[in-house]
Formats: sequence, structure tokens, C-alpha cells
Amino acid sequence: MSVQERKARERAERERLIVATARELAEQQGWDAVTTRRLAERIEYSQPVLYSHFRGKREIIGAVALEGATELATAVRAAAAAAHGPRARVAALARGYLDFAERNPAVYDALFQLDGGLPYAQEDTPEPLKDAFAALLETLGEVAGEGVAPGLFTEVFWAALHGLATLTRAGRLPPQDAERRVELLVDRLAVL
Amino acid sequence: MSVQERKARERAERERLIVATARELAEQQGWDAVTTRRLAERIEYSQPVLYSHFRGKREIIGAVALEGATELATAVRAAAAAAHGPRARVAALARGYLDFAERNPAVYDALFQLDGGLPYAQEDTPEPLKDAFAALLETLGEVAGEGVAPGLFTEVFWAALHGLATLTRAGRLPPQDAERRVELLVDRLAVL
DNA sequence: AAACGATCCTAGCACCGCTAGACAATCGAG
DNA sequence: CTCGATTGTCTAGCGGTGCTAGGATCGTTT
Repeated sequence: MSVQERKARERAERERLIVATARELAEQQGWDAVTTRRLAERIEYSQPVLYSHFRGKREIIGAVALEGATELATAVRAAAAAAHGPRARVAALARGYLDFAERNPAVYDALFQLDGGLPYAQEDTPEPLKDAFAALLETLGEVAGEGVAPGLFTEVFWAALHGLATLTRAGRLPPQDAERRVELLVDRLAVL
Repeated sequence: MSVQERKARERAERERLIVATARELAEQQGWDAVTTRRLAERIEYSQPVLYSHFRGKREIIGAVALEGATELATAVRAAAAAAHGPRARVAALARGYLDFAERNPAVYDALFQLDGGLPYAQEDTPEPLKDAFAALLETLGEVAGEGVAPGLFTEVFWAALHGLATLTRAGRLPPQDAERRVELLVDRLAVL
């Protein structure tokens, strides 16, 4: 049995290598540069090996997305926990979210811009994705205000953050007023 | 001279045909299906003809984006004009914007998701893009509130709409509560 | 040691964006 | 009207993409 266990371990290890390498390559040169050939070369295996782990490129993106979701949840919770009082917590959450998006653009794209073949907002949504939303909900639910469903409020706040993150990075919004936009968003949306 | 004029006219006509066909194909089957081969076949010319009008596929996307910007501006202005009172106007603008995004997903992508090679938020930004933002500003500037720059407020409101539009269409947000999300956004962000 | 299975790679498919160079049609000059 | 030049368009092809079939090779088991 030990031999099979070792093989399974090595296989799992290689799968992690693939995901980590894809992520690294995407952060360095963008997702367009993540081709199956380049990826295969970097992990020092041939292309078909990738397909023994993933159905295709889409699933690799999905794997990076799941990894990113866990980290996003952690980042958001850490940011919120470091602040005191509802107002400061929400502002910290917003900055933490945007900061994550800015520092991990490829991961953010895998999560919310590209097609990783993952189901969102459904029962069979993978746990990391649900948890990332839950991390937002924990802080934002407190400032939803009277008669507003916390989930709905979180969705709207999240959408606003997502819009700021993507439009800013794509050069659709000038980067300099980012902080003032966050302030405005927090002050207006959250009921304190 | 008349011969050259006719040729120029025919050239311009063919260029319109290319853009219209690209847009049509994108709306029907998505931008991934808009390949230079398919596009050339649909306009009944060979591939290289495309490159005598545009530098490449990116510029074709850009041309569709410019067309879309003009339409978006018109749609937003029409929606706002049909409503009376600040609250109703802002809500109508929001619905008009989201409606445009939903009905013209490929055009919306060309504008705000894909790279059309256009400069945004700069001095040399093409007029249609500036005007689309201006259309938002006209209505949203009135409800920015005391001490808040109309431009900044418009940016935030726009980002929120963009987030709702993209996340909803990508299946990241459940579609059923769309209207309630708009209501919440308008009630909280706008100062009436 | 030999045969078997799992594992991996070479080679290739159809498609992509883009372009060089041959060809044909049209134009202007003599 | 003819002939050369210019303009316009096409065929063919380049290097790249995601993905896969089929053969070789390796480690394992008997």
C-alpha cells in the first residue's frame, strides 16, 4: 500500500506545483501568457501531463481561483479584525478587499473575471467561495440597516468594490482618488 | 475626383460593415467567436482586407466600443429624461444602464471588459467615451450631496453599477434580486 | 527474470492573429 | 488606344494556441 500512497502523494504534490506555477506565471506576465506549453515547460513535464490533472486550462484557472478565495477571505477577516468600531471595520474591509485585488490581479481575475468553470451563488458552490462571501457578510451584515437583508446589502457593497477594483485596474478610473472613493462608498452605503 | 470620392465612400461603407458584422457576431456567439477568419467570411472578403481598415482585432473591438458608448449615452439620457424628480431620475438612470448592459452584453464587454486599445479617463479619451460619462454625470451630479465632487460621486455610482452588471451576468450574483439591489444602491448613495 | 500496467512523451490536429508576396484590376500618361 | 504604374485583393504561410491519439518507457508485480 505504501507505494500507492507515495504515488498519490507525488501526484498531489505535482498538482500543487501546476497550480502554483500557473498562478506565478499569471501574476508575472498575465493570464494570456499562461499557455499549456509554457506551463508544461516550467513544471518540467510535457503538456499532456496537465490534462491528467485538469480537464483543461479552464480548470487550472478554477484551481487558482479557489486558492485565491481562501486567501481573500483571510485577508478580509484580518483587515476587519484589526479595526475597532463599525465604521472603521467596514472601511478596513473595503481597503483590504481592494488591496488584495491590486496585489493579486491574476488571482482576482481568476476569481471574478475569467471563466474557471466554477458554480457561483448556488448550492454546489465550492466552500472557499462561499466562505469568501461569508467573510464579507460577517462585517457588512452589521451595517446593512433596518429592514435590509444582510445578504442583499453585502451583494451590493461587494459589487461596488468589484466595480472599483476592476475599473481602476483597467485604467477606466483614474487611480489617484481611490481612497476618497472608498470613503464615499463606506459613508453612504453603511448604516452606522 | 468623383471616382476617388466613390472609392472613399465604398471604403467607409465597408468599414461600417466590418464593425457591424463584428458586433453582430459577438452578440450572437460571444467575442471568442469573432475570429478574423469568420469575420472575413461574413463580410465576403479575405482576411487581409480587415487589416487595411484596422490594425488588428483589438481596434475592431475598439470601434464597436465607440459605437456602443454613443448608444449607452443616449440610452442613459433617455431613461433619465423620462423620469420626474431626482430620486426617480437616478433610479431610471441605474435601470437604463443595467438594461443596456444586459441587452448588449458584447458591446458592454467591448466598452468595459475587453481591451479595445482606447485611452480612458485621459485628455485624449475619444469623445463618445467622455460623453457617456457626461451622460451619467448630468443626472448623478445633482445628487452627489454637499461637499462631494460630482465627478467623484459619479465614478463611485458608476463603479457600483458596473459591478452589478458584470457580476450578475457572469453568474456571480443571483439574478432574481436585481431590482432590490438597484433600489438599495439608489436610496443609499444618492443624496436627495 | 519476465510480463504487465501505469505513466509519460512525441507528434499532430484544427484553429488562432497576422503578414508577405503574387496577382489582377484600374488608373494616368503618351 | 496602348502601355506602364498604382492600387487593391487574394492565396498561402508563419508561429502560436488548446487539446489528444498512440506509441515508448518505466516501475511494479508476479
